[in-house]
Amino acid sequence: MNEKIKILIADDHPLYREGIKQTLAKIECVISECSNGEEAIKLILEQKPDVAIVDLRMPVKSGLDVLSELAGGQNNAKIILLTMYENLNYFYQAVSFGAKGYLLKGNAVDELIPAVKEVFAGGVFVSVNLRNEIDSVHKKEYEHKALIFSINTLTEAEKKIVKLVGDWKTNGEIAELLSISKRTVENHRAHISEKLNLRGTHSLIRFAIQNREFF
Amino acid sequence: MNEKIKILIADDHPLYREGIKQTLAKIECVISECSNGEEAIKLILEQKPDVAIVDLRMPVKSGLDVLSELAGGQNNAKIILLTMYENLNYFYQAVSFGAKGYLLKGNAVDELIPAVKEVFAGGVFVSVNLRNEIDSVHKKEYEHKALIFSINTLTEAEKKIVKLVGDWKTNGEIAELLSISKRTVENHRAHISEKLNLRGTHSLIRFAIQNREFF
DNA sequence: TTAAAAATGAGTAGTTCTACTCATTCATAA
DNA sequence: TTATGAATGAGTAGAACTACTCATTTTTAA
Repeated sequence: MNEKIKILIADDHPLYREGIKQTLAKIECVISECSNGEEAIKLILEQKPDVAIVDLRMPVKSGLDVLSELAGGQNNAKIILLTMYENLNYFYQAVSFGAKGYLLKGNAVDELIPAVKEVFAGGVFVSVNLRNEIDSVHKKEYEHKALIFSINTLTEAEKKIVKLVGDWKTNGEIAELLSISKRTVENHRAHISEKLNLRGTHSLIRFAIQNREFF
Repeated sequence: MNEKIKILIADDHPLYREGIKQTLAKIECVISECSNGEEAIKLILEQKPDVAIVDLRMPVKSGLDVLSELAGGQNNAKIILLTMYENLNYFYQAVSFGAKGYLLKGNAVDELIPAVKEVFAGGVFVSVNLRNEIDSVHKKEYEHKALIFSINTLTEAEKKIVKLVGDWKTNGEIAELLSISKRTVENHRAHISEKLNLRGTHSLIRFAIQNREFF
């Protein structure tokens, strides 16, 4: 990577632009700058920078406006969005508008150069905090779906028993309440534990209490 | 009770005064009325009624104002407060100002005559709903104190074990974590259950989870 | 109508915990 | 200094639950 990267910085805060310039001083680059979204659009079309580092919150036009107005155009500037907050909605919008990078200001010092290099090389870059956030949201969604799925494999009789287990009833009490044999309750519990992939003496009670809402 | 009871009704809502009068028509009484707290004080001092039925919320001066201004005076009017809400703070204030009756409007139709008779005879009267409320609050306070007391009889080693039981650890796991014998953990659990008056296989787990905050 | 799934029940072995009793060591407070 | 409580440990019996296997009857869906 010997050629100088042409970079545009768009941020309404001069001090912040300065910080970005200082950080980028470690790589070979030509930097131009502006302080709002409208200027950013104009300069990206005129100067055709390789990479544009654009603040999400700017006067006149926001970073998302810049992305949406340039989307599908002839320019080939890779746009990196800069923002304060770990709001996934903005991130998803930015991605849908064709952003190549999404940097949290808190991570910017460490990640700015890697991000510029990555998007310049044709890749994408997302701040590690946001990646973790996305992972955890996906994980939670997956776990929730898996939970609902497992619960739906339970039959009505089995669900009844889970409910009573969650009310701290013993097998003997459940048998009495449902007018069935204690052995039948034990068998149901075994089937339930198998379906829910539970093992150990208290795991079903724990499950029943933690997922009380579904029973 | 053959003499006519002299009753003052103080309520800013004429319709409500009418309802009270209709209800009191079943007993021998002489009724006068007014529509705010200031008038009520004046009439109580002038007419010296036996019983004053005073709304808590009134313009100019409230029922509590009436009570506090007459407190310690020479009048011997027994004051019954009328109110909408089961707010115990108002009740306690009213009692401290010397109210002889505290009636909830929801209970008034049934309780008005018993209340008037009771306070006229020198007793006190509190709406049944409020009595229940007070009982339940006292019961909760008592139970809470009893709980704190039992928990404080536990030794440090025992508290540690309750915490781990609440984390769904088995005796074997607890033994390993604390580097003591499984039999010792079992003995501690036995002592704990005795102190807390618990019995049954799951009762300690249940206790530990429900009172997690104390460990 | 027939095959699969669900609900019911039991046998047997093993784990986890309770419910008693008892003993040893240690610190601390009377 | 002695005795009391706290922490540690164990014996034994039984209750509660798991972890398999198996069987019968009923319901449901193909």
